[in-house]
Amino acid sequence: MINIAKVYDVLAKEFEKYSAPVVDLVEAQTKDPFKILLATILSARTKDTTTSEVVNAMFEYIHTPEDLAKYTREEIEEMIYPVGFFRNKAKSLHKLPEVLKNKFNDRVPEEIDELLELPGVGRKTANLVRTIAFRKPAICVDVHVHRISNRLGYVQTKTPLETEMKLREILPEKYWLNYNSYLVAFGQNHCTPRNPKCSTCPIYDQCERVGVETKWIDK
DNA sequence: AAAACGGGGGC
DNA sequence: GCCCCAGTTTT
Repeated sequence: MINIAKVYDVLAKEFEKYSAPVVDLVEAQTKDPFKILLATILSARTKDTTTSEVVNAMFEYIHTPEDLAKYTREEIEEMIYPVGFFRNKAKSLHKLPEVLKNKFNDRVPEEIDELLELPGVGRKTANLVRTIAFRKPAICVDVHVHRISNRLGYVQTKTPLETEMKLREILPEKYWLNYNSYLVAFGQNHCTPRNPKCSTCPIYDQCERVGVETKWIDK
């Protein structure tokens, strides 16, 4: 049986050796929920260093939804070009001020269901904004959390949403705030998609699936 | 359920 | 050159 508390403690201790990319990125630059929202949307499937450069440049000119609304979709594309999926993200960002204004009175909402109404925001981003901007407990399941939770044997799930719901059941809420960061850092440094570094794994003795074929998870 | 979207950085 | 990146939207 997995001891989640123990795993958490070990990873927490290891954590100083790692970094929590997006959290560090936005917290170093702003506490403004709107800017955090922008940075978080742009960070999807994108290296944090790339996101950081783009976001820094944007924050020179854009501080509010009104500022963002002044730009055309093409101008936004040009602005965010180095991040991946820039056309999709520009489309979302271009529409964002309108939705914030019409539905949320120009404020970034705090509830998951509300955040999900924003363009470019899916479950992972909604949860991430909630934790970073509002310090509310949330579980955001990205590829790392999904993969590792299955590899360790916490869950046996097909979709990230299933993983999120299962973790919501079995993971005590007091761990939610930092758990994602720890698991992501762990996923980048040890429990990698291919060829995980099991020989130097800090929670080797807590893993039920060492050496088990994981292609069914990793895809 | 699957496809489309993507440039940048690491090795 | 190949692999991966704290996914979302559209078919």
